[in-house]
Amino acid sequence: MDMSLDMKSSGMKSSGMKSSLIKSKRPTLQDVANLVGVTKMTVSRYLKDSNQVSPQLRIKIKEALDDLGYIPNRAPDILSKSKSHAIGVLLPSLTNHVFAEVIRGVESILEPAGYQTMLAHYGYSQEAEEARIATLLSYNVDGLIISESYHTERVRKMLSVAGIPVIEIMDSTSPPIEQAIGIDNQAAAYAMTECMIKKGHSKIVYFAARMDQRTLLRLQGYKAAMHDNGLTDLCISTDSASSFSMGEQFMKEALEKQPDTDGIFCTNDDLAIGALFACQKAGIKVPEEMGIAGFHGHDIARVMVPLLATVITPREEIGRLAAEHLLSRLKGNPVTEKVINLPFKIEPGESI
Amino acid sequence: MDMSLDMKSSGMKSSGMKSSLIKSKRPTLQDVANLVGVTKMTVSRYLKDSNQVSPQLRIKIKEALDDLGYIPNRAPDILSKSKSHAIGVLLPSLTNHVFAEVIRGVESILEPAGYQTMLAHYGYSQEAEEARIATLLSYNVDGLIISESYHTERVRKMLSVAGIPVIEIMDSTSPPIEQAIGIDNQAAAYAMTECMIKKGHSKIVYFAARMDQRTLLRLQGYKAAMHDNGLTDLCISTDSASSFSMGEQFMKEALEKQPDTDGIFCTNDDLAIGALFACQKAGIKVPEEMGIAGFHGHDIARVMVPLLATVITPREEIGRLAAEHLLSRLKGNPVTEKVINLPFKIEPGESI
DNA sequence: CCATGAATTGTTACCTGTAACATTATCATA
DNA sequence: TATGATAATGTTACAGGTAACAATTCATGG
Repeated sequence: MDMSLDMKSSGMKSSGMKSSLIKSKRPTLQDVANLVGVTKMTVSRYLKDSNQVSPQLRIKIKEALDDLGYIPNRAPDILSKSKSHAIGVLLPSLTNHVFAEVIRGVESILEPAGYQTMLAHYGYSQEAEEARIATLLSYNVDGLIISESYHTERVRKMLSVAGIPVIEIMDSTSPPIEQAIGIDNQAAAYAMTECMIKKGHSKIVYFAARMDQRTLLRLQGYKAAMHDNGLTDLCISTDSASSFSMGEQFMKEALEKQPDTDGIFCTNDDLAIGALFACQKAGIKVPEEMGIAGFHGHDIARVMVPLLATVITPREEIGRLAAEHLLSRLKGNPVTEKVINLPFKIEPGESI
Repeated sequence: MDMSLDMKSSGMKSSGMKSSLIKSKRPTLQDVANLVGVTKMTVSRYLKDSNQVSPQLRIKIKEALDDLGYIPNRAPDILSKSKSHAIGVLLPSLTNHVFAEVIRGVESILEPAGYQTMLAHYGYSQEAEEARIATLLSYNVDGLIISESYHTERVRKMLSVAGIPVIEIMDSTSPPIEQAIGIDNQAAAYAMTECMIKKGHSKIVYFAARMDQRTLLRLQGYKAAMHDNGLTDLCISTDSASSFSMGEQFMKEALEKQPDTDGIFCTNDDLAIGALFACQKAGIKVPEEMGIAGFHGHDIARVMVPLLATVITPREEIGRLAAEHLLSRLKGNPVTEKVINLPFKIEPGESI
């Protein structure tokens, strides 16, 4: 039996040196095959469908695999088929718990389907978004889930050239590259503002942080509702990230700028909760003297005293749906709905 | 000029068909080279260090790259060098915001260093952990950050065979595979329990969810402190995940089982916040009639009324340090400290 | 006892970028 | 002009698993 060709890999492992001292390379199929005395093709067949291999060999191959601790290697497959079984997920931020829930939704679908998630974030910078997308594509991801709706020309070109399915998530109002899944942020903010007005609030201030596209859309919705009801809008904002303490700070600012403020609508629950606690500390009664509403439906909003008014958004479902539609497209199905507009829910709670 | 060999890839793209109709393969270096009229090696040199290529070619190559929208491909490199520039991060859960902060810390180091994060989670199941680790290794990750301290024999074998640096995070008390970074959960729980006792609470109940290893360690610390002070311990727990509403529910349960309960120590802030709001709803004064403490130092704990007593843990720093030490090891540096024990901080707040 | 076909195993080529080595072009100096 | 050095470009081989095709084995029926 001529094994000269087969001995290329695996070095001279059998020469009796203590393996713990050798920086031994991770075993390949060839190493397993050498141990059994067959070609790597036979071992490959065993791994894909053991029925293709004779019963005697099955036992020996299994032993060899366990013995060497063989770990499958996707690299050759990725190279030859350009299929990685990995999905790139690109989000603006990991700080925001909203995106953590999106990831959870995505993973709940991808993981059972045997797909690996490659996570990246770009801190709301378009330059960084370009770089992250290039990186994800360099790993030959089979599909991409991205957020935001504005993309540079270079990003669009890369996505087009890559030829993989892309799904944009979070907002449903901009024309998608291929397919978008999200909510109508502007309509949601309009609805909540109207709800606050109906409850009797009129000097409502908008709290915004991280002026990304979705926040701007919500701001527009708020302004439209105020205007349609003959009220004056006022926005307090920052470019940095939102936080509970930012909400506290904004509350003070609002009362300075407009002492008769009787309502606060926040671009997310973090700010709203901070504002609410600031009122409690200052002895301002919520909702009698100050109505406070948030956005997204943070878990805590459903247990706190008073219950926070908020717009309940289907973050996790957005993630799930994005993953499901991506998998469907990977199976070759065409895009059925270019835009999937999910419903939001106005939860008045006890704070407005 | 004989180009017969060079025309293998790229098909017959130049034959005037509308490229938008062709399911065109993503361009390779060969395609770029064909367009310029050089070999792919020259283009490869340009990409790595454009000085290695003549000035005239530089211009033409740049044009061709832009024109075709070439995207680098890591697959060949991963195959031939077994280096992916990707780091696997394996966490028990993505639901828990504590882990979201760990991820943030990890990414804050890995991303600027040019490493890609491959995220996976295993829902506290050892079987799933095995599968996830095998998957991450199949992508040839250059290093791994994992949590938990107990691992199956198969996991240990895989990690050993893979020969890549591995860092375990979250707890610092178990002997690590190679290196561990975390806090002493047991000592932290002991300290907080003692603090509650000193504040005058004695019938303290422990709320636990998701009985993972860290929760069990904290429970031990609580029990030890109670015992050392001659007090009786009582634990209310569930195997499912913690949540704010779970904390509310536990509060009712505690008062049924032990009506004179005057303190609650929770394995995390979610439960504590839920318990606190339950007290507010029931008219139980905190901390006068009921002391409540949490664990981790959720952002909200620092703004709520009353301020929540909690153990402030350096989640993000754990992530950062893990990534930094991993990068250091990838540069060839040896493990300097097998265990890095980070300090926690007892924050009494206003709720005990 | 050989032909037939199914079952089993082997062989070759391929995917793409780059290290290592080889070749050709360019230029200054003897 | 020849020569050697340097710059620029080309050629070959390789990483590891698998598709596609080839070869071998073996049992069964004619």
